Amino acid sequence: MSTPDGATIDPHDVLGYLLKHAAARFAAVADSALERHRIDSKELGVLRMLAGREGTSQLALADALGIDRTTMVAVLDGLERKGVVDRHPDPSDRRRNVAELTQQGQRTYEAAEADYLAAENAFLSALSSGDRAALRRGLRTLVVDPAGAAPAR
Amino acid sequence: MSTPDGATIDPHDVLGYLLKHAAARFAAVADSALERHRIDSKELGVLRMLAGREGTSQLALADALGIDRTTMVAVLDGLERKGVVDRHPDPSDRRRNVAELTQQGQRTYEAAEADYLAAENAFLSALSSGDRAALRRGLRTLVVDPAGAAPAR
DNA sequence: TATTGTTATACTCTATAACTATA
DNA sequence: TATAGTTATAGAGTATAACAATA
Repeated sequence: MSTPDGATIDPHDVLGYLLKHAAARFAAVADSALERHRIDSKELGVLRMLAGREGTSQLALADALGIDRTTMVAVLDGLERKGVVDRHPDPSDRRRNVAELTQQGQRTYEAAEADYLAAENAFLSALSSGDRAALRRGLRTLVVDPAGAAPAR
Repeated sequence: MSTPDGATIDPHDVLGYLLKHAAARFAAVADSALERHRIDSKELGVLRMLAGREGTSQLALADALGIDRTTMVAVLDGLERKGVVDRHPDPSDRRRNVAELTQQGQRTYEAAEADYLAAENAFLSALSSGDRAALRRGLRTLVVDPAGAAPAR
């Protein structure tokens, strides 16, 4: 027997394995759906933050997306090189660099977001609509209110 | 307006963000629960594969856990150093190295698995039992049968 | 002094390529 | 020739430390 009560645990049915592999698989699906827009999931996350906003400092972007500000520098470098994001100092606090979508960036965001949402739907298509809702609700709770959890960063 | 239909998408409510952060948060919780056994989640995965089995080749272990065989070498090196795993060549095919739990490894596995399962329960405690079941069922479906998905590796 | 962006550096994780031994 | 394990190496991704500009 392998556990104290004699039960054997299926290594593919533990929460950690399921979450990790579901996340990895969806990341692959999403990145492949975004390929034709020449951006990846992380870059879409930045465009999404910028869409419908006046302009956001690099630090605010980094904090909101849960990544380091030094990482954000490289992400924005890439997006600026692609012509979808524009950076300029905040006149009211010149330490801040404000990022915003260019016109092309707005178009890229809209098209990429549509493909991303389609990829979400396709990925979830094997689930009943009830399970789909419960999955999203459950994940939202786990991420927002992680019982007994240290924050992920 | 930020999307074609004018809706704004909450960056914290997209599937990719939710899956990635739920996985990261649980990994932190699980690793912290396993600390006192001096193993991490990946190592527990190996012990779990070995528990209740006759002996498993390194390649079979690697394939089953979805990691590379070169990575498995290092993982088993660590587990052997800790005295929880034993390696010896398979007499019927001396290319194969068979891994199995030591007596201490069996004890470590049982204790660590109990703490891991407790961490799972604590992590999910904010969810209703219906949502908990739906979450697990949904994840299982997504990982086993990823609609329109390229395998994660 | 503290904050923001930046750069250089280091670290973790994992995969690829090449080698040895066995089949 | 092909397979299993090993080693050395490289790459992606990310974080830490230090610095310049600004507050």
